[in-house]
Amino acid sequence: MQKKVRIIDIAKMAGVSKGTVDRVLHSRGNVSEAARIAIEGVLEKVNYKPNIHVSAISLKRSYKIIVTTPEISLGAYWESIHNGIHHALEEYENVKIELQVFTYNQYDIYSCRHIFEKIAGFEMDALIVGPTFPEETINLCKKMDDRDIPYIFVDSTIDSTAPLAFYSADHYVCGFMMAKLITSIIPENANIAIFQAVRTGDKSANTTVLRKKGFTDYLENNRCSNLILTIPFSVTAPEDNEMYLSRLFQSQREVPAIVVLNSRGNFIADYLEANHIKGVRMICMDLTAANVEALKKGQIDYLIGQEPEYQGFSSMKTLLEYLIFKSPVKKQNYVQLDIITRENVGFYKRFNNTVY
Amino acid sequence: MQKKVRIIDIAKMAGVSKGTVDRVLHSRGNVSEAARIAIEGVLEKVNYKPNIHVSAISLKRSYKIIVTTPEISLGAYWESIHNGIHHALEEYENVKIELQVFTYNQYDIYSCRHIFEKIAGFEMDALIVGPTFPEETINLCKKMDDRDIPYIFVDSTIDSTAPLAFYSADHYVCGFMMAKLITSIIPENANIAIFQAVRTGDKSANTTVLRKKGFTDYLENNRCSNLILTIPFSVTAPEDNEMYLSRLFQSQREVPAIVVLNSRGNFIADYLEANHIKGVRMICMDLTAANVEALKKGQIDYLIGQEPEYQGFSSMKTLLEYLIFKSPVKKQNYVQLDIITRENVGFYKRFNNTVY
DNA sequence: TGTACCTTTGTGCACGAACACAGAATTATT
DNA sequence: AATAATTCTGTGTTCGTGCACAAAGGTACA
Repeated sequence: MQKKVRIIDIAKMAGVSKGTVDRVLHSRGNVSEAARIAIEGVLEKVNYKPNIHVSAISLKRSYKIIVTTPEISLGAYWESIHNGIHHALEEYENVKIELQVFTYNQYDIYSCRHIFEKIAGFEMDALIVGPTFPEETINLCKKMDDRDIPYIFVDSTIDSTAPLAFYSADHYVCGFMMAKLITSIIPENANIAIFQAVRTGDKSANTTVLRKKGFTDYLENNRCSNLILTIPFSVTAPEDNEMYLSRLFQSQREVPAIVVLNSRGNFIADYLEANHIKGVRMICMDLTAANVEALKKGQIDYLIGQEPEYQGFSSMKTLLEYLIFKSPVKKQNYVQLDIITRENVGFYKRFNNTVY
Repeated sequence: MQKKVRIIDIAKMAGVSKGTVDRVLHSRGNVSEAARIAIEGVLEKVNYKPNIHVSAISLKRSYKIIVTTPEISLGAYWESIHNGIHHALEEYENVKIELQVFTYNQYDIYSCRHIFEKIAGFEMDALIVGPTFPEETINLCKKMDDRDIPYIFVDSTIDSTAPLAFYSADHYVCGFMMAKLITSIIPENANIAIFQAVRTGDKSANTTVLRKKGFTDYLENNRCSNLILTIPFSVTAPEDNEMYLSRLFQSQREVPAIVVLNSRGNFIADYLEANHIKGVRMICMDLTAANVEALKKGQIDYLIGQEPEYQGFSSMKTLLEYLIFKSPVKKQNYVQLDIITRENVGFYKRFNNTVY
């Protein structure tokens, strides 16, 4: 273990005072060409790593960070993301961080547009975005780019933007894997119903599109000739959903398997239970409280987890280390796709009851 | 956010100096009854949390920690555990920690006995143990208990010991889940071969025993009448293994599925490839480099991961926080049992290429 | 030459816990 | 009662960084 290089050591080597080194390290300006070159020369020779503990103590300035995501429902996906974000803040409790959270209705493009336009004008040091609508997100990001404000995506990433980083599942692979898992537990060529959300003012969520593509590609690649029945799912008019489901089950077709490309599997589980429909295999996204319950009861066979706590935690941690220590940032971060059954579900609760 | 309570604040409230508060907080003695009671009274009212950054800076003493586990092979399970341990040390690079690592041959009880007896006499502040042989581990732990040295288990836990904590998979559930997964992808009542390590001087690893129990319990609970063929696996005489496998495949029985209760699935994959045996479904433990390769080639269908990096990381982190900050410790820590397929394996490499 | 202004540089303090050390208070011993 | 020994307590230093502030050096202009 080589002995640590301190700012004062660099100063001595470069023949200046620690104040000047500090100004170069933090690009604070007011440094002569000669001094800057001397210091940069030394910095290239030695491997200076600031003592993060001392930095954290000495830091006087505060940071304002804005977080915008779809609305947070209790025990659901976005709550986990926010839990992760707050968890990261706990690690930096001695740094003054002002957090502002704005949520929008992920099924209503006007809500998103309204919130994003509001945010765009605010003062901030950085932004975390849970994107849903590509166009609106691109607009917001353009404004951030102009103002040189770094932003990080969680849950998914959007093309034609320049985020500092993103934390997201590979949604295509996700759909692909769902197809493999569901077909492995149903008879060959059995019908499969796909449950998919519809939204106002836009076609479909970018995540859902990718998952569906992955799903159908798997079936094609493996020459599966299962008949795919698509059921819409409406958030704005929830009363319609029962109708969609009854139509499905009243048709003459057998429905041995249901694939839920979003996290609303518990809704279907409830319908099946209320209508005494048995023997339907089901796979669904995300370990929401309701889904976990349905999984434990055996109504859902597989849940796919995408580490929402980790996504939130890492995006905030990455951001803070970038802002405070100018740490290098890994841009593309695909998270784990956890396959969850009633057997291993109990071990997936890291952030709920303990500290990472 | 309530303002932080500092040692000096507590001192003022109790009417003493910060030095005395420090002595109480660290149980350093030399404090009068009256002062101690006054300070403890204040401590109960206020929620004092030391600033870990300042603690880390101010800490002058060093800690000696011993780690003992089975031998480390490249790209294998125990290497990941040690990676996690070192990763935790990086977070505490400013704390002086002297680490000593002792490995033993996990298939040879005499090797373990020898190492454990050696370790028992050494000076140390804490111990991390990857246990294999129950008797030997109990003996070591007894000596640690007598000397008031805290120890933490990784990989598995041993009855009749009093560890500070353990990080382990629930190996029973692990075997149970393996049974469910393998039976879901093979025909009903198909034969299943189980591949199990044998060791000198002892019956079987405690982890393997638990996994096997979970496995057979699943089959019983679900009234599966699959015929189970047990194949031994010898580490001390590896030349025998080919023979065991050829006997299996030369018998008149069909072998549609192989379950590997340890992490040596790649060995079987190689055998099958060399002998042009196809169509065998296989499930195996752990994401060793060789197993991941076999998984990607399609020779293994499922791998079960047990977060070895996290186990090592957490055990060391827990230990350090206990030693340095006297943080409370959660004793029982069952890690995730990750279900890995060729689709999601690429996302399970957190510690390999990035920092948590 | 004197004043105003800007650029550049060095010095010094704050952050809060850990611990060393000196000195005060109390108890024990002669 | 005087001294020695012990117990107890307060003060002061240390850690390395961030940043405020003051001062020095230089340039421009009346």
